Amino acid sequence: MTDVATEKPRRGRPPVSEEQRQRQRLDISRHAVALFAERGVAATSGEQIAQAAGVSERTFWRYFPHKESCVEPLLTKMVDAFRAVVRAWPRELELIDHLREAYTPLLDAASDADIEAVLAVVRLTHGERALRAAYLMLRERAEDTLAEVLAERTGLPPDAIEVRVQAAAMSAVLKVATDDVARAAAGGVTRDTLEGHREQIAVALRGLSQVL
Amino acid sequence: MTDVATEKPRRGRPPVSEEQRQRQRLDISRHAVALFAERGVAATSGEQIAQAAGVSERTFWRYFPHKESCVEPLLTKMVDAFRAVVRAWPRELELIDHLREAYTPLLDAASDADIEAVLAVVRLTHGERALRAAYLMLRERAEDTLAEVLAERTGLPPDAIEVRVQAAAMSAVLKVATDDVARAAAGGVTRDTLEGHREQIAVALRGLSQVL
DNA sequence: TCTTTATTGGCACCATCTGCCATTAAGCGC
DNA sequence: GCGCTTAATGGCAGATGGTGCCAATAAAGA
Repeated sequence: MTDVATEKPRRGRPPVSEEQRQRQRLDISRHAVALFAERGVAATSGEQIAQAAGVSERTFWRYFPHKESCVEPLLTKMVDAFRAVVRAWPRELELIDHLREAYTPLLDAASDADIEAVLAVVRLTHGERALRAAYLMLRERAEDTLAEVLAERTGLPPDAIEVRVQAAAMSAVLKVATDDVARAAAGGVTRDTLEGHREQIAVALRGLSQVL
Repeated sequence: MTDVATEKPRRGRPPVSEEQRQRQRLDISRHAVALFAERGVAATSGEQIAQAAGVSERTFWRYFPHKESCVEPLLTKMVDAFRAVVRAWPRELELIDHLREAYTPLLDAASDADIEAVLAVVRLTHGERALRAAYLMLRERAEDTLAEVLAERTGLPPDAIEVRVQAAAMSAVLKVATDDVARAAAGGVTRDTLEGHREQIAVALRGLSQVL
């Protein structure tokens, strides 16, 4: 039955691939962030972003429902790196040890310019209300992934309160550590800065267990 | 020298007291939330809120810089209750025990109608992007208070990473528990619902210590 | 009452975002 | 190449969000 639905005669212009679309979004994102950093979010109009990215304002608004969401494609690079490593967390390892082994915060699959841009955005989220909001919403979406992983690990349902709390706590750890590394990288990123990030997370995780 | 500054000749109409201003904000907040719940945030214009609250649109925008921030005065009632109880956390007690003794989630100083309204807002924050963002921002502000308390307790500076992580984690606990109680109270709040909230937090806190 | 200062309301204005429609681009069969 | 079909784009009008500016009013003290 689903076969029938899958069997599509496919006529006319095909829709662009999802990757293509993401690439386009990322491209616009880069231009937007550059402008945000240069003169602030409020002082950057959608029209200007569109012009910088070489599309019409109308299609710009089609790619991004709100101006602030321009930062998403870049910011997810950060969060996704963490998501991926958590997904690969082997059952027999402590989280700290796993992170030390496997977490390379952004180093994979991101150009140096993008790394700088991501950290710049994180810095911008302090002071720019709208960006902070977008940042927090994005983190919350990522929390669900963490919850899934934790649920599978503990055997509890993903909406169990213990699972969600742990996911939220881990997300908080990443948030604090990320804010720190972004601040530390204010004057240029070095490989050491990112290595330090991993260490920060370890420290933060240890701090977590002392809550009582 | 500060005396000179303090010594004010006081002429002309005096500014309204801060409490007065807060009361006004809260009043508008109630109207706004009623409209949000009834027909959604997007379908409620600033003009309508202003009209419902009996002020001009212009002064409405003076009280609330963004439409979403209308929910703040009500939502802070929830967060503030937690802040207050954490501030009063005696050194010799475990947090869980202190909460069991001293946390009465909203029951003090809030009318039944307001309690309903607060929980309604929390429910609205799922599904209403803008409200969720406002909610998360508000929580983050409250995190600073938690950090202060924890800093004093541990003797660490309030911006130490361990302190901020613990504050963020506690904030996460409250968030998850609050979302739960709001869902549970969907069909009317009872005293038991709120008592249950306290128990939820205890469970969540215990879940937190198992993060590894 | 007159003076002084704080709040309010009215109005003009730019920015954000949406709906609608014409235009263009990209595939496919011929 | 030419049509045919569908997807993406751009342009334009319009509602809403939100701000700056100024006049009007309200609340004090002299």
